[in-house]
Amino acid sequence: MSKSLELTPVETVACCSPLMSEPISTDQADRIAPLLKALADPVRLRLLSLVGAHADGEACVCDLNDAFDLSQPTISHHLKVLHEVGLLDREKRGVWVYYRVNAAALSDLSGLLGRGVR
Amino acid sequence: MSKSLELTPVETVACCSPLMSEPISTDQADRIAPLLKALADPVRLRLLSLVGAHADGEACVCDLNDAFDLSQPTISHHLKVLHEVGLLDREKRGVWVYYRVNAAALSDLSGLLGRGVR
DNA sequence: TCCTGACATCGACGTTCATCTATGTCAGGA
DNA sequence: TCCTGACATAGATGAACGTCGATGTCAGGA
Repeated sequence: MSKSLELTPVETVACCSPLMSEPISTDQADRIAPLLKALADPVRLRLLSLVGAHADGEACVCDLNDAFDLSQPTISHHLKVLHEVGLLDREKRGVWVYYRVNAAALSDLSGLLGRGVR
Repeated sequence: MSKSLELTPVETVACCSPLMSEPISTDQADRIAPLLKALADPVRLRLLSLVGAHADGEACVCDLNDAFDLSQPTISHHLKVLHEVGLLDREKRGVWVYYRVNAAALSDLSGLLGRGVR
């Protein structure tokens, strides 16, 4: 299929991935997998996207609940998962709780899969 | 915490993520999650890395089996998962089966999380 | 033609996960 | 001081997942 001499742009990007440059260790894999697992759920993907795209970069739980046909404890559970792996930061202000995307963590993940921007 | 006016390099990258630029749809989340789920396993992460970093960009199953303390059917199962979501291409030559990383798929994922290269 | 070796499929088993209802905690207002 | 509303925690349940041993398929060599 591929000419093995010329690379498409998409191949050029992917070839620079740390994941492709050399085999990762078992320890590395064990540390990375939980991050990806936290992301590997449609609800959590939308939660992260909702928080990240929200005005001021933060969102109140009350706003997030309304975006899903799921119970409040379920949303709370998913937010906790994202918070525990470090993808979401949590801050309580009065009665409300605000979540914010941890840009560094997300960027690290992206750099791992794609080009080594870091 | 953050000054909200100045961005660290890492925030600059992450802010351009398609995931952060606007809320993704339920359909998008449903399509992306299986890809991430396929990746969200230490064994499959190492498999992908082993194949991608292998000479000629492809690896025989027999090579991969030796890298793990797992049964041959288990490795075969994980390779199937990665193949089914399109992250690995499969080619049988004689008695041996060779796997190859689908650079486009991996790049798409990276672009989704990080900067919008694409 | 039969045997061996490479890889996939099958069926089973224990664990993890997503979701729910019920309940707890705690801040702010009446 | 009590009530309400926002959010978290606890416990239960069914589905999905990772792993295994046993078995199937099939190409190549003797």
